[in-house]
Amino acid sequence: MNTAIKDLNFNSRECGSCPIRHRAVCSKCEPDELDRLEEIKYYRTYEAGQPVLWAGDQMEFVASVVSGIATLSQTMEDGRTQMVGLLLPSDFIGRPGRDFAPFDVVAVSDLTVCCFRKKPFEELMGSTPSIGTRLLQMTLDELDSAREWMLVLGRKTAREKIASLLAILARRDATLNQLTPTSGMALDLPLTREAMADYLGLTLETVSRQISALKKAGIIVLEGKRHVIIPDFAILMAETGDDYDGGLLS
Amino acid sequence: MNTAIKDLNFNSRECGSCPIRHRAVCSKCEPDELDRLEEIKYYRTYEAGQPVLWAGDQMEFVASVVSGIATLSQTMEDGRTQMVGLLLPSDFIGRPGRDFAPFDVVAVSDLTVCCFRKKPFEELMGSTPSIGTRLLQMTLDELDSAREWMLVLGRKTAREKIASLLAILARRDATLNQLTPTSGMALDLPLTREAMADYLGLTLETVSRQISALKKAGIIVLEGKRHVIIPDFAILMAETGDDYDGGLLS
DNA sequence: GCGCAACATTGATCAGGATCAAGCGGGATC
DNA sequence: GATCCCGCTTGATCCTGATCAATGTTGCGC
Repeated sequence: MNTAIKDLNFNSRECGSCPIRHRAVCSKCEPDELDRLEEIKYYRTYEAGQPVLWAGDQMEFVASVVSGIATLSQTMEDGRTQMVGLLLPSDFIGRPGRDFAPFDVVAVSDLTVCCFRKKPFEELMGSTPSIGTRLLQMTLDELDSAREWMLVLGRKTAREKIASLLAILARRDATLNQLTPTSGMALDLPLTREAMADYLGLTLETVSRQISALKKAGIIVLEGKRHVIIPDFAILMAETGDDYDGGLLS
Repeated sequence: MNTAIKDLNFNSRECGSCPIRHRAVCSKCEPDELDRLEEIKYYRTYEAGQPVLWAGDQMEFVASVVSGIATLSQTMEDGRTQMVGLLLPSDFIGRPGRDFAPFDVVAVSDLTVCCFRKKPFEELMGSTPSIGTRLLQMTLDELDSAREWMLVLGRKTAREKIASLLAILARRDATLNQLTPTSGMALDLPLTREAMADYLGLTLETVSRQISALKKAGIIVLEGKRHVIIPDFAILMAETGDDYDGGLLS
């Protein structure tokens, strides 16, 4: 497994100038704690489409996504697959205290991760409360979004699912730039129709049809297959079935 | 909100004899840490059907389920609801560092919880790493099960969903008694057909039909509406669509 | 420029589960 | 004991999204 990985000797990259410094698992570390993390860290890159981990693999390391996007997913014997997480810059991969990966992790774009060998990381976590505290926060946030996603999967119609996904991607795009989503904003879909289907518990045909339907209804404007413009964010939100508060709450 | 709650003065109950002592958020505490927890804890009970928290409520406390069962769920404006968690004894309610409840919590059976006012609990957590560590573990476990549930919601058929729910309940029943699920085991469904439907993203009619179908196929035996006997656990597992390893992995 | 492959769209048909509706069974209340 | 109600079952029909299939589009290697 893990074929064709480039192990880059990027230890020269300093945490101080790291783009995810303020959001990642290390965001609460003091300078001296950061020094110790810096000693055990190393970078890895994966090309789009490459697997990072297979479910059941031994996990040698934990990591933070630095740039690019990865997916977390589960596959049944007969091939049905369900995406269970979308890993964006600053998200954490792996789990202290567990040896085997519970889900598949695949790079969907070119991906750079900041790795820590698991053992030293666990030891450092024992002596550095700020890491554990931050990881707890991040895990609780992910649990909340997983639960919100359960409503999407269990109760929403295909159209609402697509609208929900677009809204989430728009929100994330906006928060990365520290904005709230605005009408007229544009975003590039990071996922293929098939990956969207896996995320939403749909088939790729249904995804395609519903995107076409939203386009026809003027709720979104497509430029090419992947570039989406949202003329009116409130109208998109209305299609998600959620109550919309004007973007005041996250 | 929170009508008709009985605040019991159960502080005399000692942590040492607590039935969830070895699994709850306090399970890693040393005796002196336990003493400090004991000072700030109090018990509350709810009758079956009573709400514990509404989404959006201010959370004054965090708590551990001591006995009984509660559900965590989300409701859309038009009434569609999705259960996003089943809270069993030793499970944790609430979130340090957050003021408002993100989901509804409802007691489905008579329920007793061990509460800690949020502020003192957060302070104690700051000075007692064993609490934070345990909470991180528990949260990571819940995230894993939420993700497994996403596969059930997104990709499984109605029959597989029912079989999955029965298998999970059987497993939990067994682990409470520190056993592995065996053929011939019996369990009492803690949920109504409607609550099962909310958990599975189905209607109650479909739940009823699929339970009847599993009964007709001899995969389960019903005594009354709620008492289920599983003649052959492996056959039930085959109906879930998951690969079954003989119960060797959790 | 051509051919190929990956990704995407669209159409026709099918089926699983939702919806609408009626009735059952058992426990609580009077 | 009669009545009511709640949880549940079962039936008939409908509709959303899956499936099967063909075609369109884009980008890449040669």
